[in-house]
Amino acid sequence: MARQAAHRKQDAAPDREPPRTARGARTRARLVEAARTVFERDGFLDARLVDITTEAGTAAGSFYTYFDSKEEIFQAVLKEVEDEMLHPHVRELNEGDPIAAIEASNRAYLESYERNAKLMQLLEQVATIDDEFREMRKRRSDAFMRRNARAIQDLQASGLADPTLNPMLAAGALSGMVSRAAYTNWVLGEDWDFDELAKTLTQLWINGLKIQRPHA
Amino acid sequence: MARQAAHRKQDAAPDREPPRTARGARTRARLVEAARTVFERDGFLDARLVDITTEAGTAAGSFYTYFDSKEEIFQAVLKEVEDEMLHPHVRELNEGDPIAAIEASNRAYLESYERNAKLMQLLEQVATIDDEFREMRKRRSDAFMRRNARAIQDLQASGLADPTLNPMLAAGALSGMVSRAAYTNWVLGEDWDFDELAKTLTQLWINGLKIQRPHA
Amino acid sequence: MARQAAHRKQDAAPDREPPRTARGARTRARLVEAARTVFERDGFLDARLVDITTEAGTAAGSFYTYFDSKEEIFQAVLKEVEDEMLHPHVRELNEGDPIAAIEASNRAYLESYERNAKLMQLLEQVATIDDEFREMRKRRSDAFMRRNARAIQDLQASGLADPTLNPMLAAGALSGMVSRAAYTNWVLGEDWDFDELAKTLTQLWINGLKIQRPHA
Amino acid sequence: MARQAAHRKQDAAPDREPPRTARGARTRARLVEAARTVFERDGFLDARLVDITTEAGTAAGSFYTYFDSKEEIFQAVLKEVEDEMLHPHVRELNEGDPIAAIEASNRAYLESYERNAKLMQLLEQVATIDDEFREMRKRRSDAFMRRNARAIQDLQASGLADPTLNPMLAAGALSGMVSRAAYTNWVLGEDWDFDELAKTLTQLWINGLKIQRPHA
DNA sequence: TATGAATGAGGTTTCATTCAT
DNA sequence: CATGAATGAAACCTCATTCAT
Repeated sequence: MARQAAHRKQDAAPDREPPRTARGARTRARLVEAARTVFERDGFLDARLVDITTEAGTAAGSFYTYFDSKEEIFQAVLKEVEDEMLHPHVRELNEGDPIAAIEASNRAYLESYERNAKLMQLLEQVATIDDEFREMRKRRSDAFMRRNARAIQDLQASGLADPTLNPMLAAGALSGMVSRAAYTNWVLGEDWDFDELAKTLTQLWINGLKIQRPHA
Repeated sequence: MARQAAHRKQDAAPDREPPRTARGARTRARLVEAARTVFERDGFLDARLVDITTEAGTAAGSFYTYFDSKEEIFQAVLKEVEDEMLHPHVRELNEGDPIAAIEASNRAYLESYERNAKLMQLLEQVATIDDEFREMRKRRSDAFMRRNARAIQDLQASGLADPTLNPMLAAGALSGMVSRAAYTNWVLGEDWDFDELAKTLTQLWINGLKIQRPHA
Repeated sequence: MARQAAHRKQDAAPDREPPRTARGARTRARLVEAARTVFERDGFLDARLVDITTEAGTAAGSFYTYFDSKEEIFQAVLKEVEDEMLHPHVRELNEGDPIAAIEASNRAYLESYERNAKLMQLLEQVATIDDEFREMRKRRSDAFMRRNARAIQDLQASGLADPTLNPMLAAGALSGMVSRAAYTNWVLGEDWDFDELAKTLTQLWINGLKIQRPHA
Repeated sequence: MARQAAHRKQDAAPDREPPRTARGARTRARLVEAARTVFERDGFLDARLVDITTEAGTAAGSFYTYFDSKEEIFQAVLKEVEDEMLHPHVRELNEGDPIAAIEASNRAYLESYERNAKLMQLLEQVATIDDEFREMRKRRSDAFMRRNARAIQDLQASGLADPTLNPMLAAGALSGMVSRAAYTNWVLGEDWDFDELAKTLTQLWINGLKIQRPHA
C-alpha cells in the first residue's frame, strides 16, 4: 500500500491470538517496545514498519507474525501503557474535602501528562488520523466525563456547587480545559510553571463550579 | 539529484509572486477552492494533489505553477478563510457589561466553529502533523491569550474578578476550555445542545473568574 | 516533504552494507551487470532506472534495495571493472630499458582503452556531469601523474632525460597526450592505425623527455 | 518532453531565418547572451529554457520564436563566441623561427582557454552528450590537425624535425596534449603555474618533434 | 512579435506487504 | 517462527512545448 494511504481504515482486526511459544512472546514484546520508541521519536505517520523491526532487531517479515498493520501495533503500544494515560477526573470527590480532591486529581493528571508528553502528543496525532482510534478515545473520555458529572451532581445535591450548571457539560468542559492546558504546555511548548498551572486550573475548576467547603 | 543546480534550491519559500494575468488568478483561485473541498472531504493526509487538480479542472502539472507542496496550498486555503477562523476572545470587555461581552464572544466562537467544523478538524489534524503549521497556530493563540489576559487584568484591577488568578494562565485555560469543547462537540461528535453549551461555557468562564456585575 | 523524519536524512552515502544472502548478492550483481549494459548502450544520461531493472529482470523498486541513485550504481559498475580502467603510466621505468617500458605501458593502455572504449566514453561523459565523480577521477589521475613524475625524476637524476623539464608537469602532459589520443581515436572515431598510434605516442614521449638509452 | 531526454537527437534544424525586425534582433541577441550566462553558470544539462528566458527578461514562449531547442541556442552561443574558441595550432610556422612560433601558438591557446574556461568546460560537456555537436567539433579539430600536420611535414622536409614521425598522428597527439593539459588545469582545477605550463608544453612539443633551429 | 499560463508524458521514489528459504 | 529480499501500486515532480490572449 502506498504510504500516504497508510492511515486509511483497515478492516476490523479479529483479535489475533497470542504467541504460542516463549520466544514468540519475547519477539512480540520487543516489537511493541520498539514501536513505542519509534512512534515517540518519529510520530505515527513517519514511523515505518521497517524502522520498528530494525529497532526491535527482527526481520521486516516478522512484523506480520504478530500484527496486521501499524494501527494494530499502535493499539498494542497503548494497551501496554494504559495506566500512564490518565483522564482528568476527580477521585473520591465526596469523601472528605472536594477541593483537595480536585486539586489532587488535577496534579496527578498534569504530572502524568508531563511524564508522557511524547506519548500524549502521539495520541493527539493518531486521534486526528484514525477514526477507529478517535472513537475509542471518545468512549474513554465519555466514561470519565460521566463519572465527573456524577460527582458534580452530588455536590449540587448537597448544595455545595452551582446548581444552575449542566453537570455533564460542565464535567466535559472542565476536563477539556485541563487536558487542553496540558497539551498547550507540553506539546506546544508553552512553558508554564507547573505549580502555577496546577493552581490556576484547580482554582478555575473550583470557581467554575462555585464549590464551597462543606459545613463540618 | 546530483545534477540539480545548487543555486536553484530554496529552503524557505520566498513568497511566490501572485499570478500576472486574470486567467492565472482564476486558475489559482480554482485550485485553492478545489483544495478546500478536497481537504474537507478527505482530510489533509488523504488528499492527493491529483485530486485537487482534477477537482479544479486543471492538469496535474499546473499545481506547481502556483504551489510547491500540499502544505503550501493548505496555507493558501487558510488565508482564504482566515476570517472564519476565530479564536475565543472577549471583545471590548470593559465597555459596558463584561458578562454580556463574554457570552457574545463565546457564542460567536462556537457559531463560527460549528459553521466551519470540517475546516477546524482539518486544522487540528495538520497541527499534529506539521511543525511549521503548529507553530504558526501557537503564535496566533498566544496573541489572543495575551489579549484576554489584559482584559482579565483590567477586571482584576477594577475589583471585578478574582485577583488571585494568574491572568495569563487563566486566559489560556479558559480559551482552551472553549475551543476544546467545540472540538469535542463538532469534531468528535458529542452532540451537545448549542445553547446549553454556550450557556455552560459562559457560566464556567464567569464563575471561574468570579466576575461580578459592575456597580451601576 | 515536511513529514519526512529528519533523523533519517543522510547526506553522505554511508557505505551501504552488502547483501546478507546469496540471493541478494545475485540480484545485486545482476543489477550491476544490467547497468553496465544499459549505460554502454544508452549512455549515462539516457539510461533510465527502469531500463536497468528491466534488463536485470527485477521489479523497479528492487533497485532501491541496493542503490540510492543512478550515480551510485554507476560507481558500482566502475568498481566492478576497476582493473580494466588503466591510467597511462610507466611501470618499472628504471629496471632495464626505459624506452621499452614506456612503449609497453602505452600499448597496454591503448589496448585497454580500445577494449573498453564504450566504458571510457561513459567515463568522459559522467566526468563532465557529476562533480563528485570528476574529483574521484582527478584523484586517481594525480596519483598516476605523481608516479610517472618520480620515474621521470629518476631518469633526470641518472642523466637520461631532459633535466630542464618540470617532472610533474611533463608527466601530466604526456599522460594527457596518450589518453586524449585514445579518446580521439576510439570515442571520436578517428580511425588511426593501432600500431602507428602506439609508435607515434611512444616516440613523442621519448623524444619529449629526450630519453637516451642507458650506457651498457 | 521529460528532462532526462532533453539531450536526445532532434531532427535537423532547417536553418531558421533571421528576425525580420530590429526588435526581434534585439530579443534574439538578449536570449543568446542570457543562454551563455546560464550555460556557463549551470552547465548545459542543468540549464532550463525558463532560466534562459528569465535571465533574458523575456517570456518563456518567446524562446520558440527564435530557437527550436536548447541545442539550437547553444549553437548560436558558440557562433557568437567562435573567435574565443581557439585550437592549438602553429601559425606561420615557416616564417622565421619555428620554435618561437610553437611557443606563441601554445601561449595564445592557453591564454584563451584560461579566459574562457567555463565555456571550454561547457564544450567538453556538450561534446559528450550530443552526437551532432561532437562531430562538428571533430571536424574543426581535424582541420587544425591537418594544418599542423602540414607544418610538421614542411619541417621534416627541411630536415628540421624527426622524419620518422607520422605528421598527422603527431599533430593530433601534440594538439591533444595541449588541450588536455589546459582542461586538466582550468576545468579540473590542477592549479599549475601558467608560465611553467606553457614552457613545459612547448618544450615537450619541440623535443617531441626533435625540432632544430634552422641554419641561418 | 510578446506574453505567461497550461499541459501531460515520463521519469523517480517510497514502503506496506508477500514469499521463498 | 525467523529471515530479508522482491514486489508493484501509487504517489510525486519536472519542464519542454504549446497556445490563447
